[in-house]
Amino acid sequence: MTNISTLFVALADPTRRKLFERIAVRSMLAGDLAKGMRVTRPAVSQHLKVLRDAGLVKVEQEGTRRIYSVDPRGVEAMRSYLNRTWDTALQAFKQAAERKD
Amino acid sequence: MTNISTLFVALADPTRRKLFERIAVRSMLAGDLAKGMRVTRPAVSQHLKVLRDAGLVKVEQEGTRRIYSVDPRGVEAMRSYLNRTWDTALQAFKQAAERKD
DNA sequence: AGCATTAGTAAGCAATCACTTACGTAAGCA
DNA sequence: TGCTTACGTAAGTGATTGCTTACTAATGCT
Repeated sequence: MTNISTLFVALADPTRRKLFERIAVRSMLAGDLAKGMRVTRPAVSQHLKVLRDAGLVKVEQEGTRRIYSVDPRGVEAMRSYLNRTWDTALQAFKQAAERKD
Repeated sequence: MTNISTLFVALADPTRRKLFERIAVRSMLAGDLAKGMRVTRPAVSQHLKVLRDAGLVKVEQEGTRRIYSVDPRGVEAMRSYLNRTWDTALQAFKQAAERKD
């Protein structure tokens, strides 16, 4: 899925955003991701599921390890939504400013 | 405020996103905004407060009416955060792809 | 085979959220 | 001055969320 709501919900949580930012720098194992966090490993696992379902990250299994990396599909979906909305938003803002002259 | 968490949280709710999208098209009165929604007027009022606190919209009072319009500060804050993150994300994605060759 | 490692799932719980109805407040208007 | 319009705030409630501990599943290692 690349539903807009799920994307925003996924990134609304600070822990999840932190996880995504770290994965964005480079691919990481689930366990290593958990180590840098204040919450327990299961909590991280649940957060990663939300990010996966949103289409922001993807997993690749390698033995017992799971390598998390950025999924460009979700990133692209969000970018396109925002570009559209930002565009009309800033356009409306300009028109409102002009109306004041 | 233009805190990143508040920005994402504000847009994570579908009702709030709808409100923001409508305001993005053109400035609107609080009452008119409520008319297009399925929830009650007080609910809309509460949502508008969240959008205001996030810095995504701003109000201008005119008698008893309140005109809501886009606040470019919040929009800009979110855009800059995303540009940074998307950049590193897609960069990491490219590097991962190259590593596979 | 048996134990350790890696990671997801289940169950339960306190905190937060989005919603409703009821109320408060300030400006228009007769 | 009293009634109406426009809107925010308060209080209460069911649903959802993020967290924890306990458990399960699958692979690695000796």
